[in-house]
Amino acid sequence: MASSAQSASLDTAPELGRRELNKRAKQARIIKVARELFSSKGFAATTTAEIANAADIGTGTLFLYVRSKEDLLVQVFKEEMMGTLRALFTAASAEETAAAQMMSVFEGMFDYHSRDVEVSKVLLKEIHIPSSSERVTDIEELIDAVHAGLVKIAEASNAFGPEDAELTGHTAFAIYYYSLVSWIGGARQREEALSLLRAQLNLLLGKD
Amino acid sequence: MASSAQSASLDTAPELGRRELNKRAKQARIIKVARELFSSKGFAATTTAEIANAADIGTGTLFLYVRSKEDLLVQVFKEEMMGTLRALFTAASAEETAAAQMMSVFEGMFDYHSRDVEVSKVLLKEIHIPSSSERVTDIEELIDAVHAGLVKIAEASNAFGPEDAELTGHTAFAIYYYSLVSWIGGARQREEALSLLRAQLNLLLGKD
DNA sequence: AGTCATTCTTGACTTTAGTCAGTTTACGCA
DNA sequence: TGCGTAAACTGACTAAAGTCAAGAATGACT
Repeated sequence: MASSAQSASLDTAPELGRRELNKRAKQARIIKVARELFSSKGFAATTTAEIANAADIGTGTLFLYVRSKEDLLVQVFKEEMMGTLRALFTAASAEETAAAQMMSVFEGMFDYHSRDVEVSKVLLKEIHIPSSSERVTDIEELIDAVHAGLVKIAEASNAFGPEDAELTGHTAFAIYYYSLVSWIGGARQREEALSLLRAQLNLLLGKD
Repeated sequence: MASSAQSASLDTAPELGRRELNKRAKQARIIKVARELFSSKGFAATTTAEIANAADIGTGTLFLYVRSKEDLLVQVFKEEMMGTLRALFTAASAEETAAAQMMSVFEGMFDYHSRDVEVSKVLLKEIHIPSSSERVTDIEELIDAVHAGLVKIAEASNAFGPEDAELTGHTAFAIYYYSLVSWIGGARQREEALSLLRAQLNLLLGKD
């Protein structure tokens, strides 16, 4: 919070001493190393001690940067998910109907989660009901990204007033969310979940 | 599975030796004791050792009856939730519109979960994405109970064909589920979540 | 350069869920 | 009643997440 001019940098000049520099480097190393380990060995099989070791920090230090192992998982995959989401919404605008646009995003996210179902299980549990209230902000960002995109699609379809577009976006999100969870949770096969999702979406949006 | 006449009981005569009897008694004790401890001390603060101790069994024995602590939680609350659900659906039939019927069930479930939010957090995480595939059946039963009830309400409202009633029931469930989670997960206040749920439901069912 | 306060780091430690090799108990049968 | 077998039980043990009191690094001020 404190700030006094010291060495005016270019444009991003939030004054960085050795301390801050080290912290950032550590944070980055943790995320990098954790992603690698989670991907190669799986979430459960990776111990926090291993991560700390690979990141060249003490086992206790890890928990200064991370509330819990699950929290770390969210930090690791949040950026990637946001990026995927943005790309999918951009690509989706090529589709004709609102339903098709939404479905193309949803299918894209299903593909994303196919990459590593074990990780997504934990990730969804944590996104759902965060253990550490600290991560709530990150998670809201993610959810808002999806939600805002859906509302925009609903609005653009001109089938709804602005009020109803908002609600329809919400509903589409809820449908998607439950489909995703029922697949990842093992209650339904991937294709089953997707075709149910498609049917519900068509019902919701009218199958113009 | 095996069965040879031994001591023909009244009507429920699935042949029960000392072994089976003991097992059942233990199972019952575990559930009873666990519910008491979870309710009085909270889920996290109750150790499995305490539960085993209070149930008069060894710490290892507990895990012959239960896959994990979370699994135990589901076993403990499943019956209670099923009962609540049945009662709520019965009571709901007094309401006029389909939307009102559904809302009265949903509000009832919100009330149920208000009782102990910490427990519901863990419970929902587990219901969502079960850690032990063993519990999947129990969980399906729960979800089916809600789902079937909703479909029946949708059908009775005569606003849909049987196909659409099914889908509408699904959608109503998804909306409910996401509302519940966003409240329990801390993203929304209870009343906020409920009024959003109400609005979405009215949009879905038409606000006759 | 020296001193001090603050912030960051550390790994030994605690706590707890869950496992497993060895033991006890119930049961069918002679 | 005694015996062999299978099922059920047990608690000492393991593994791993997360804590914390003690110590090191950093920077501010003189």
